[in-house]
Amino acid sequence: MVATRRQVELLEKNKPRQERAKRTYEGILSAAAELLVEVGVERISTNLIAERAGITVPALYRYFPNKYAVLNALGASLMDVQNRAFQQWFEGHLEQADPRVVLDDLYEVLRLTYEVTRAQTGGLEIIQSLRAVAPLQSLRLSSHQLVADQFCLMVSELLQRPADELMLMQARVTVDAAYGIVEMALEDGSLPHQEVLRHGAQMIRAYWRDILENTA
Amino acid sequence: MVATRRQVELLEKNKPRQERAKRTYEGILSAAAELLVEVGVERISTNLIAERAGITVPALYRYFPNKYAVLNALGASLMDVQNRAFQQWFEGHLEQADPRVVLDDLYEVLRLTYEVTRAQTGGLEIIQSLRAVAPLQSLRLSSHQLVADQFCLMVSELLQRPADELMLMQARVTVDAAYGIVEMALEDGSLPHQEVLRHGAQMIRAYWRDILENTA
DNA sequence: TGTACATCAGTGAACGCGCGTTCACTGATGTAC
DNA sequence: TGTACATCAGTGAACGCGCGTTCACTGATGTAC
Repeated sequence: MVATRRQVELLEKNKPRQERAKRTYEGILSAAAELLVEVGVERISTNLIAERAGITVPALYRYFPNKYAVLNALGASLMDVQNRAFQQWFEGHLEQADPRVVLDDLYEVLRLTYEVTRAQTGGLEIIQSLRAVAPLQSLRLSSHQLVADQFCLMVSELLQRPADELMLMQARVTVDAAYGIVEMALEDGSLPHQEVLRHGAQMIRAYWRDILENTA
Repeated sequence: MVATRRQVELLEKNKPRQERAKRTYEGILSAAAELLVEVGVERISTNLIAERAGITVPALYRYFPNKYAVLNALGASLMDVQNRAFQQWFEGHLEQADPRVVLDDLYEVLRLTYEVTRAQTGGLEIIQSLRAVAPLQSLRLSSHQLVADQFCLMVSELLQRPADELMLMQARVTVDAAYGIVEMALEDGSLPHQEVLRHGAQMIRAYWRDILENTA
């Protein structure tokens, strides 16, 4: 009678092949995103999602084995959007030679990440679900690690220094702090989000100036 | 047929008066904490909690109107523990005159907060639930705001400068960043938590040095 | 170009189960006299 | 110190409901000839 955190299948079943099926599939995802906002992770269900998407439950089961798989797809999509936002900023600075110029543009990554997350229906709620639902946690963590690795690469080239363990850790802490700041700006509606992002950027900038000075 | 985020009652009903009742009440809270770890917020239920606590469901309903109230009590207790940890560190620096000494001790607050959260059964899971479950969010946000206000007061005295809006914002961003770092250290078991906390402290320190320099 | 057919997509109905919630109740505890 | 009684604490049984999941099925789509 011991309740244990059971293994859940997150893989999708049939991929939609026909046009109609693709619409259904997308419909499921947007219905789920809406419901995440309206009822929350604790009360979302396959029944509710199917009803909102205007299909019957077995139709949903054609594509997803359970609600965790739906949330997983939603989360993967958001992580992808966020990664792409970073990628975009990142590539805009590939030619850049001066670290200080890059540091001065940190606010821009935060703003970009904030915007793309806000633009996605249920963006914040998806992130919070990835945090709170155990089977989904690795999705967010490995995404952060990925971005951190890219950031580390960028720093390594900028500073002309090898990407050692220390630098990897600094990059990871930076990335997590950055996403944390964005989340904060989205979570607390009573705070001026621009200011939050500005100060967040300032904090990260100060951190890296500190690193630059002490290793120059 | 529109599903809406309904208002939920979070207030506890009867307070336990007799000794036996207090044990039952505490039993409910620790059962809930255990289950939060084992099955997660999305699957925790009053039935499950009562079974684990070794009581019948109506006994639980004597004290809590629903599972949200249980989570709320659990969250309030953890926020309290975290606030007290900060308070303790804070009071240890009241006599301190030099801001730089305080800044050099930032790692200590992070470590302390990390430790008290880790010590609480389901500490991390409780925080994540506070984030993900809408009716509970204000608990965490107002707790952070409270700590930020205290921190701002501390800074204001240290710097002999009035606690204006800017300083309040800086304090709030600092507090959220700090809790974010602690959460990160707890979430990703693959990272060396001490290092994460060290770098987090370094980031916050750099941020405040930057502030001190630019307003001196 | 038309149509027969294979495959893909979605339905209706059914199931057992755990959920939240309430009731009238029995039993335990504490205290007034 | 004993006991009667008020109040507090917890039970057993019951309810309707939404959940996840599966089945044999009908209908839609695309394509080979």
